Amino acid sequence: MNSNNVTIYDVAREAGVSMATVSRVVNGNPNVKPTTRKKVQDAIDRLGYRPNAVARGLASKKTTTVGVIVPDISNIFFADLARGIEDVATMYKYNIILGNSDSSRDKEIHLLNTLLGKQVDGIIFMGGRLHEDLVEEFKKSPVPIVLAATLNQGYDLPAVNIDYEQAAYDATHMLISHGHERVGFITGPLEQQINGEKKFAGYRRALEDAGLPFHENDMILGNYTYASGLEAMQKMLQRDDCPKAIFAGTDEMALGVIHAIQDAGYSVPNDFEVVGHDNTRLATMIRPKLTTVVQPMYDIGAVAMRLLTKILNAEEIEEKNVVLPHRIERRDSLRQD
Amino acid sequence: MNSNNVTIYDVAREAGVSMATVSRVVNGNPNVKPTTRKKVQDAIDRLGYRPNAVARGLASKKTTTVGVIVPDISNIFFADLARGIEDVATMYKYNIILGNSDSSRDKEIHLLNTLLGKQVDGIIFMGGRLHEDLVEEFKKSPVPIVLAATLNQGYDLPAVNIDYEQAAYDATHMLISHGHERVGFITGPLEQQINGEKKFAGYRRALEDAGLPFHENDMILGNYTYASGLEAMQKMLQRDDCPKAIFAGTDEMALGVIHAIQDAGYSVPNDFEVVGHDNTRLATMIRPKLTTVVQPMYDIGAVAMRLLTKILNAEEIEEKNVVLPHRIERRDSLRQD
DNA sequence: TTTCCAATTGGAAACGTTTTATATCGCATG
DNA sequence: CATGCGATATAAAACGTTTCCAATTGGAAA
Repeated sequence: MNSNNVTIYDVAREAGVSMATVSRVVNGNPNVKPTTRKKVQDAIDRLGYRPNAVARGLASKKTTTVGVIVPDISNIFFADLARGIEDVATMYKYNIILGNSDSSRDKEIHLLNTLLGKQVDGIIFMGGRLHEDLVEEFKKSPVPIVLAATLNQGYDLPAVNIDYEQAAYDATHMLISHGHERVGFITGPLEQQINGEKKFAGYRRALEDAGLPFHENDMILGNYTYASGLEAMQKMLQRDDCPKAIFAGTDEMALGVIHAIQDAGYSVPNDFEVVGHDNTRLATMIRPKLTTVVQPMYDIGAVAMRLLTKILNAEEIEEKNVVLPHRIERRDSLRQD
Repeated sequence: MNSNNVTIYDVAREAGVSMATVSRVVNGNPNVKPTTRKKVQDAIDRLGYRPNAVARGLASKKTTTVGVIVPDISNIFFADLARGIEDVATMYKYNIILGNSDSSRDKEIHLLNTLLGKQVDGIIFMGGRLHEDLVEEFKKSPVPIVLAATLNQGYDLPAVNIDYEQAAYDATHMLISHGHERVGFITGPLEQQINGEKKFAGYRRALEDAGLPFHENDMILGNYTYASGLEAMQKMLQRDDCPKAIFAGTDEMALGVIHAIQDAGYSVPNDFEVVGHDNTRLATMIRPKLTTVVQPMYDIGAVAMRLLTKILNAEEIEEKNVVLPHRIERRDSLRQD
């Protein structure tokens, strides 16, 4: 743990040039004679000089660091997203400061301010819902903010998502097309626009298009976890008119649903058919393997980060509200056609 | 996106004091008269002043930021660990710069240098194996480095782990005590000390203690993934003398093992018994629920970060090589006694 | 009053870069 | 041989804090 304190000035002295020249060499500025460059480079190697990014940040007003606000990194869904973000960030020489918000408004705002204090060059935000106060803070931000897997709720914020309404429609429709007249819908809290407006709307539209009525109690809300999916399905199974087809809002909930069904002695897909949402790695880690809506988390993260770099470089941006394609991956939780 | 550029100097002028005084107020230094403090605080609020952490970092040589090097954040195991780290970091007012190494030596070294360039106050490292070159770099680090879920391989590095040898012993022993004379061992690459030395040693010791011979081909190595666990078990099932008890090096592999067994038409736990390792959330997301060694990932992360803060604060440290307790969580992949 | 000491406050020098404006060098051109 | 210009290099001023040290203030004690 020696203290590494060789500065640009030491290098300059060692190489017999000014610090400005060293700075140019370090930053790959072309206005340096090759012989000088070599001389400086040698001095750098000899001294083991490593530029101080903090000083650089102060002087240049750029930190090549972006903030990432995520509800919970231990959630496989956000972990995948984060990986996509980090990979692209690395590609563009940025680092990531990661913070968990637990979807709490206060933590989100606090985190945002901490990140801004640290002078990040931009921020990627994930969260179930955009609280009004948060949006106010966003508006005051001196750096760009991009939403990932988070709807912008009509605010003028760049965002990367899939078409959740259509995805839910497709999933429900697929179930209906298998002859089901009732389709259960087990998902997360309705306050979150993705559920409350998008998925719910898609679900209802599919029912309507098929001429089927919407039954209030065919829908059960949980909190995205395996346990809540299990519990919701157990509850539903107690009813005589229990739907034999279930669309679950996340894969994790879908696993819970399948196990509840199996625990009750029924078979998937023979007695019940199930479709999930997200296509996390869980989808293939269950028997029967889960048919699910493919939401490309990694890609959403990657595209969000790429979008942020474009904004930071003032590149031309064709569309600030990106909608990535989705599809349904057919596996064994659905009967063959 | 207004440019927020009110500095400590602006606040000083507004409050009619010197910047030194503002600095004291901002940092909670007690040597400020209450009336002055209030005057300054008002000015801060009025101007919406937010201290520039980069400038602060330059002047104080502390960034309240720690680096976290992880093989792959999208791996549920490391995601949990990271969450533990971040929670404790937040508690102590630190932020986390997170980087994925994919366990590549080059990426690890590159990441380390980037982090040191950014002047992090400390680093938490996770990785399957400590490459010699990396350790060289560690030694040169001007800031402390703590290993999490990573053995220090005899180097003098603070680390937080469980006793992997004993855990593997316990798991194997439990299987043997159920009457099995052969126990399959399906785990990750042996180059990683945790597998190659610790778990392997525990497995063998349990066999020896029971007077059972070690069969080379009862051990199959994969890469920690579900798919590799599945594949390994499929291979094992083709043998006439296939062990009827399996100890899997990770839960994810254990799920693969169980599914391979079930796919072949056998039952767990009636025909085969399986014990996993880690107790990730996956363990309860399978039928039968997985009996597994509890490795407290979150805690390891939390303790590692706490250890780092102790080192940073020069607090008394009783033991730099922390070994957290483990236990086996009995679930349904094992028959009742 | 004076005197002194503790409590406050202020001034200014770091901290290690980038960047701008300025100088110098080398050499082709007239 | 002087001129001019592009290519390089230098000097010094930011950047926004913290922090050391000196200065000032306000009372309590003398």
